[in-house]
Amino acid sequence: MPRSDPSRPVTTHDVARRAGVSQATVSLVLSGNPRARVAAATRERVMEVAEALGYRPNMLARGLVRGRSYAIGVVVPDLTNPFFLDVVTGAQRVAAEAGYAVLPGDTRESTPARHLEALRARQVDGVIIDGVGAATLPHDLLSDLKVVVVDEPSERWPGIASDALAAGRLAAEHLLALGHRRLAFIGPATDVHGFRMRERGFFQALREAGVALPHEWLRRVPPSVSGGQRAMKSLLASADRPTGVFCANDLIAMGALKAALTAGVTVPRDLSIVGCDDIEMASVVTPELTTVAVPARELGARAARLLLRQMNGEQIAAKPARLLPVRLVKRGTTAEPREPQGTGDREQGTAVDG
Amino acid sequence: MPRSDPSRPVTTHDVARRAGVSQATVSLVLSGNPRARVAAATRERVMEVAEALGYRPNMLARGLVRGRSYAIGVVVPDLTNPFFLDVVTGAQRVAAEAGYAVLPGDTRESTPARHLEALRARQVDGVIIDGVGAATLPHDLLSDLKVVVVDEPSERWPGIASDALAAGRLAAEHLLALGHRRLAFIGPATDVHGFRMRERGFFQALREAGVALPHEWLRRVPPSVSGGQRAMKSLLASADRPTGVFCANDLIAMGALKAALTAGVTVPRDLSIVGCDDIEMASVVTPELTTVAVPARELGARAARLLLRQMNGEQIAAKPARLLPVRLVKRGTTAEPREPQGTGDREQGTAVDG
DNA sequence: TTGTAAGCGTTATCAG
DNA sequence: CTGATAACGCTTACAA
Repeated sequence: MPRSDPSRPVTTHDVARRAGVSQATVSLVLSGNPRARVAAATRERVMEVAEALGYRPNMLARGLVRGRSYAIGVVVPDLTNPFFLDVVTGAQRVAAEAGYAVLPGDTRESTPARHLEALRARQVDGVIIDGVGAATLPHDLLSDLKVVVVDEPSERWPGIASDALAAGRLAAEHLLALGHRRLAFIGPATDVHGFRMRERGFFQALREAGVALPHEWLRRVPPSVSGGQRAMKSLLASADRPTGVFCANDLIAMGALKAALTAGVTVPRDLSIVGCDDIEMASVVTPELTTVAVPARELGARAARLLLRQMNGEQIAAKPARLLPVRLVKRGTTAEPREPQGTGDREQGTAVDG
Repeated sequence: MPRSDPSRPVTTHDVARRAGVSQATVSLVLSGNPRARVAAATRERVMEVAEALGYRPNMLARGLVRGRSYAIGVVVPDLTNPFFLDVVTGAQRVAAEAGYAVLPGDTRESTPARHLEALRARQVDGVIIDGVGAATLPHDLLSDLKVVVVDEPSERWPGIASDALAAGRLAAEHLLALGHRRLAFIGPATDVHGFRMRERGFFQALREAGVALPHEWLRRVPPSVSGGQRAMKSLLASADRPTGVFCANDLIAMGALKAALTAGVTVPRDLSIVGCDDIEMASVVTPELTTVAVPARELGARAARLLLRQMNGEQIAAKPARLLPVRLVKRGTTAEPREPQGTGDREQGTAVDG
């Protein structure tokens, strides 16, 4: 016989009554308050009764009085992109350990602003923002809210970032080292800092090597598989083709790979492709995607830790401590370029030489 | 000059004071209570002031008094599997429209029980359970909680399901129609109903066609890419190989495809592969995966609607109304089997005949 | 029509 | 060490 009304959740009052102490005492022992000095015997009894009754604290009530919801939001552009999902997952793990819930949300069929709005209504204690251009958000949406930005330097909020510039450089250097000079770039037209830096790093390394990239080989598409497909298709439509291409993320790269194979272009023999992120699928496609690995989960985990520390009152500098390193993962979509030549006829054509 | 303490959120009291009415009146007009009869002028003024002050209701407080948190949980085995992510996304869309937040969580590095525990602590109003064998969960974890199960018939809770039996049958019939008789199955050893039914449907159709499947060709692996890879690798290690294989989900199928291509087996010429789910990646790999499309987002959306209705006090029968239809999507990994013949040289050895 | 007042389940500050 | 008691911000009878 747990309690009177079997359908009502057990409260501290129920426990108090049953244990013969005041409700406040129950709260004292059950709320894990460090400076709560309760007699061992009392504490024991309260805990026993709580256990027996199946008491579970009501987070809503606790949150109301403590002025915190113990929930954080994570805003990303697209949860469908495994990279962002990993960021969320990484954050979720450390948040969960600290007793925080994570409310993830993407802005595919909404806007960052609307999302933030909803998160605020839920009194989230903080938000992690990744890939949606935090700087462009209405300022008041983020006031009186702890925020951490991922992959975006900010004067206003602390953040954590990967070395996106290096990512672009690594891709360029790899392609260059293989002997490629006819290079293309496929990436989104965006103000998202991470993407911009990947692009900048790529072009920087190209410039330093004295390699120019013609305008027609800079393709702007959404950072998705279909974007990559479209870009590659049009790139291949011209007689004058690049021998290597860097894609701003793996989704684009996989789309590009798909389009190339569909067009009968042999990868990497006729075309080398480098992606960025190193999502799991990168090593599932055939040939496996050469890419630049970015520690997504680690980004998410660190962002969460930063947020947690901030919510615990710690003041954290707006400048990110250091950039998380990225590394080139050489796989099957890159190789030395062949001598310039026409493309085969149908399908894979008849390769003349290696 | 919004209010006295610029760092404290605006409350109904602030609005009331500023509008010269009582706090209760503010609540009346702002809480969207239908049977709240407030003078038009008063309502107008309150709304203006609320707007001007930037008032946002505190969901915690509202939830506390209304006895609801306006949040639901979704428990799936693996958010990394795009299928489950779609279920979550589908649920999220309809939940958001109704003002509900969703707390997604997977059981990769946790257990369903632990997750439910955390969700209850947050006073979620209900949960959607998919792919984790709801029937095997400790009963008391789901008491006094509204629940909807996905892809799992239950005496206890209402649910929504796809026609998993048909999915398996469709796969078998397709392979059979192409002329395959030497068939294999790769799927998880699980008590998750959806998986079991896919398997059962497959074997049912096989039996009806008088086709037997030798024990060695029934491979049990985790429902992941690496599981599929492993299974296919060992399947190919034997001289006696199947000509067609049905994989319990697309992740397995993609792993199987990968392993086959890696082993130098040409798909679909030497081996046909059918997956299940039709995740986006299924049409990105080369060759594109033939699969059975399952309406993941629709499942999630309907589950959420069912849950919402339940939370609004509606009594909903435990038996699912009807199964959502699945359909075969013929793509590039299936074709007629070749006449039995040897395999390529290296690796798998030289098979003499089938 | 509007104001008063009683909670919702906690936490936290005080006296005892 | 423990028990009243006052919030937390809001909803909702009920009274004016």
